[in-house]
Amino acid sequence: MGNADVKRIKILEAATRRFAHFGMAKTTMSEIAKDLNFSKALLYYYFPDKNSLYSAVFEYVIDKMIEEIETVIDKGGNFEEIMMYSIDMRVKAINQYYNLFEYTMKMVKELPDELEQVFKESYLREVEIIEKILKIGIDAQEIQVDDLNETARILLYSLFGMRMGILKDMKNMLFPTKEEFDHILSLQKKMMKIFLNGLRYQQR
Amino acid sequence: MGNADVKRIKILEAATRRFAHFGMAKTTMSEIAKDLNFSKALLYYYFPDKNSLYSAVFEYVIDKMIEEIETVIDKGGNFEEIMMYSIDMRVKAINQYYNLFEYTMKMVKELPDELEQVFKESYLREVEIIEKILKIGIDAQEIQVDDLNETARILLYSLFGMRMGILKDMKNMLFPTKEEFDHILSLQKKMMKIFLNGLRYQQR
DNA sequence: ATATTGACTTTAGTTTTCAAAAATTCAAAA
DNA sequence: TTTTGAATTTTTGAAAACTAAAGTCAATAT
Repeated sequence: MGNADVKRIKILEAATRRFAHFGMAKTTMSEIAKDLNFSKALLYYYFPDKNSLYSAVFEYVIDKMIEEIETVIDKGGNFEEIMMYSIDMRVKAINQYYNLFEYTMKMVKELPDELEQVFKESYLREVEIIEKILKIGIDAQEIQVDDLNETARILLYSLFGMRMGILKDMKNMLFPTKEEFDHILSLQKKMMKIFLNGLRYQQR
Repeated sequence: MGNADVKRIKILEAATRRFAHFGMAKTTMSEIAKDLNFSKALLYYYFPDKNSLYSAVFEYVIDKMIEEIETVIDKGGNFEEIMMYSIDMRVKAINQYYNLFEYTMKMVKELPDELEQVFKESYLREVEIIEKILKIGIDAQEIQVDDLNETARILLYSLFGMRMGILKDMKNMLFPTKEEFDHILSLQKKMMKIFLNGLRYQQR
């Protein structure tokens, strides 16, 4: 790995820390530069603008998450376990990098096209990975699904609903506590159990 | 019904039309008054303030919706049919009075306590009615549920997720089209089918 | 006494301005 | 080719000025 790449990654990591903690709006390029003792202009040498940097961080985090899930998939095992594990990963990531997901949480309009694009892609990747896990259950003849893509989307939207539903209930929408995350996770798992049960082969 | 009540209802109806069309923010008390050829001060004779009027309208609409669903419940029949019918009603109401639900849709913080209160109550009533329908399935030994309230909430959150998930996909979040509503309804029904299937008795 | 109003006051929301902060560029140096 | 300090442009946010809408009330009509 060349020296250039090393710096690029250092920037990515410092940016990740800042963005995850304070979000896009409350992080400045100067701060990231200062964290690294780089000049601000150097950041612009590696990343054309702040949006690109943010996008890169976002993708980086999603990549890591997807990778972790892929590992579990490759390890094999019961598809329901894999699915449960995958939502553990999702919630863990969202918890850990909470403010990176602020735009996904709140319903913000008028995002820069570039970010819009990145979010859409990450959504598609999430759908894909759910499809992949469902596919395992289908191949094992444990579940039956007629429209794989649609089913995956319904599942993802439902998980999303647990998040929103709970966060809406409380004042403190700014930063959910550990307990709130646990509650979301718990509801998501219960929902998932019922949902997968509803797809089981025998009962059609 | 006294003359006073008649005027109160006239105000409620005019306000419903305005709020449903333009939402709370883009409706003024003067406009409602003008629609009726009443003076603005008269509105304040019947309703202490704008929030109260809005709340009254909101409750009025929810009441009507719940009533419709109750009618279907009382008519009896298969619990799954009733459930499907109830989401038809929900989507129909949201479609018809869309801007009345703007606060329920968007994730607005800092609402006046009074509205907060009314929304919370309407949420509780929605949960209640879902519980009631599930109960029919339980009593008919078609489904098995261990925590009725939690299950109802999970179901409601999931339905909510369909709405959000789809609306997020498109630019035009301001006012969904007929097609978009139909799509939401379709996904909600598919989701519901799988979910209820997942609760069926035999497979535990 | 109850219902109704026009005119008035208060409040909330919008627009404007402007300085500070942050993003972005660039010519020069390492 | 990488790095920077300084310059430039853009964005943001607070304060002031303004406007529209909410809300009040004393007087009037029924």
